[in-house]
Order: sequence, then C-alpha cells, then structure tokens
Amino acid sequence: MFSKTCEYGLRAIIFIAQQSTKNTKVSLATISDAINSPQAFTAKVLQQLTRNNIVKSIKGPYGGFYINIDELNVIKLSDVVNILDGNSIYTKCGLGLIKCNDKKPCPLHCKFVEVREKLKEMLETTTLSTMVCDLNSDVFYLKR
Amino acid sequence: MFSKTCEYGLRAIIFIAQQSTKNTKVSLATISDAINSPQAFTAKVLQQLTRNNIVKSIKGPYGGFYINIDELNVIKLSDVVNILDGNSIYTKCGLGLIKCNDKKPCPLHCKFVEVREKLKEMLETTTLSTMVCDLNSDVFYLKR
DNA sequence: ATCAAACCGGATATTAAGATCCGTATATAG
DNA sequence: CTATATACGGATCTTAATATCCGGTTTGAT
Repeated sequence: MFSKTCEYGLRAIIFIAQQSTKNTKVSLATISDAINSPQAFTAKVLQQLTRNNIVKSIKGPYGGFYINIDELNVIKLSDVVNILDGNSIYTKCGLGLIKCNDKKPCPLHCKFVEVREKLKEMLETTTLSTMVCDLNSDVFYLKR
Repeated sequence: MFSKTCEYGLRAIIFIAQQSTKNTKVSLATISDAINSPQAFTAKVLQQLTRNNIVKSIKGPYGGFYINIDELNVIKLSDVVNILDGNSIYTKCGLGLIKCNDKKPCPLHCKFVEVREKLKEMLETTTLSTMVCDLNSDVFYLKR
C-alpha cells in the first residue's frame, strides 16, 4: 500500500508527536529504536519531513526532532503520505492504466474509486492528535 | 496498490475472458497489444495463470489463451490477485508492522482494516463475467 | 576553546521488481 | 516431412526502491 519510506515516516511522526506532548525532543537513534526502523534510512525520511515543515529539528547536543503541540491536531496523515509518496495512491488506476478516469474508465474503475476514496478520507480525517491519543492508551504499538 | 505483474495479469485475463465469450483464442501478441503491456513480461504472467489453471493455453499455430465460458462467473478477481501478489494486500499493516493485529494493533489498525476489507470484498465479489459485461458495453477501456 | 552530541547531505551499495533475450517444445497447415 | 506459429522456461539485463557510509555542520556543556 505505502512505500517503506512512507511507513517509516508515519511511524516516526506518530512517535515524535507522542513525545512532543510531553515536551520531549527525540533523537534519530531514539526514534529508529522506538519504531524499529533502519537508522540511516529513517534519517533521510525525517529530512524530507523537516524540509516540508512537518517536524522541526534542532542540531547539536540535547537537540532532536519535535512537533509544535498546537500543530498536532492540524497535521493529518494525508500530509505525510503526500510528501513521501505523492498523490498516486489517490489517483492511480487499479489496473495500471495511465489515463483511466470517469470519462474513460477501466472496467474496475467505479468500484476501485470507492476504495481509493475510503482510504483518502481516512488519511485526511486522521490527525496526529488522534494517533497520540490512541498510542497513550497503551493498547497500541509502533514496533514489530 | 497492485504490482505491475498483477496489473498486467488482471488486464490480460479480462481481455481473454471477453474474447472467450466469442469463442476466440488469443495469442500473446494480441493480448499484449490489446492491453498495452510488454510482451515478454506478460508471457511470464500468463504462465503463472495457466499453471494455476485460471487460463488454458494451446501451443502451435492457431493456439493461444482462453478461458472456459462456464468458469467466467466462477473466477473472481481475488483469485488472480492471490496468485500473482499473494494475500499481503489483505493482511499487511498500513504502517508496515510485522505482527500488527486485533490483539496488538498499531494506532491506525482499526481504520485501516476497514479499507482493506472494502478492497477485499470488492475483489471477492467481482467475477470475470461482470468485467466482460462492462467491457462489451464499449464505455470501458483496457489500454492507456 | 574544545569536545561531543546531534542533524545534514552527497555518494555508494544492495535488493527486488520489472523487463528482455533466446533457445526449446509443441502443434498445425500444406 | 517441413516450415511456421505459437507457448514455455531458463538466463540475464535494467531500474527503482531500499539501505548504508562517511564526511560536514551546528550547537550546547564544560
């Protein structure tokens, strides 16, 4: 469904969001450990997210990644997915046709659009606040 | 969503199904032309589908691929997807966790399952007959 | 001022998906 | 019987995603 880049990105940002509610910055090492992802690769992903102002980063000792608390209920999962995987997941034809659309649909088009829309709606209505709330309940996991 | 292998496989099988309703066998060249896919690669995909008895093949001049008419409303898109992409699309965690499930869910689990299930249901309730019917209406396309 | 902890970014390596090549087997027409 | 049209299958090539490496930069503590 999502690329590895996007999976790591989502896990990372959810973890950072959670820690940010406790006013805690987290280092790359801490993140990749918490979400069980390759460190160097995760660094690349986080760089993309910082360049796009989803997360903030501070260099040097006691630095790390964080998200402004007041942005937690503004940032949606779709923002992250868009940055890391683009919008192809919402637009791509199920059968791989380049120009499949409502005017010139593939035979699967109608039904496939429903699934795409459901996915899109889910990502666009889920904010980091929601995710953090779930995570703090201790019934949810970010690794393994 | 699906691999290229699966996309080509679905397009191919829908085309073969349509032609089979006219009692026409189709050659590899005809198929890859009709669905706009790389010929050699499509051959590999079709081999997988013939080994799994989804399509029948006959070698030699006037040979080609076809599907028994009475199987058209038995074969579901999910059969093709399962053979070519496995079941990961129905089971894989949205955040890429290996052991995400109802007991140990990731924060996205509940919502993601809904999307997965919708996709699964669509594939399992769509038969080749349905696709052929659509295709013959001349409003649907299998290339570009 | 120095050192160490952290992020940054270019370069490279690895892997799997995607795609092609080519010889082989089979079957039909003439 | 021969030539041709077709599918089959092993081997190889290409490309993009995934992953790692390493030197550079920033910043805080002492």
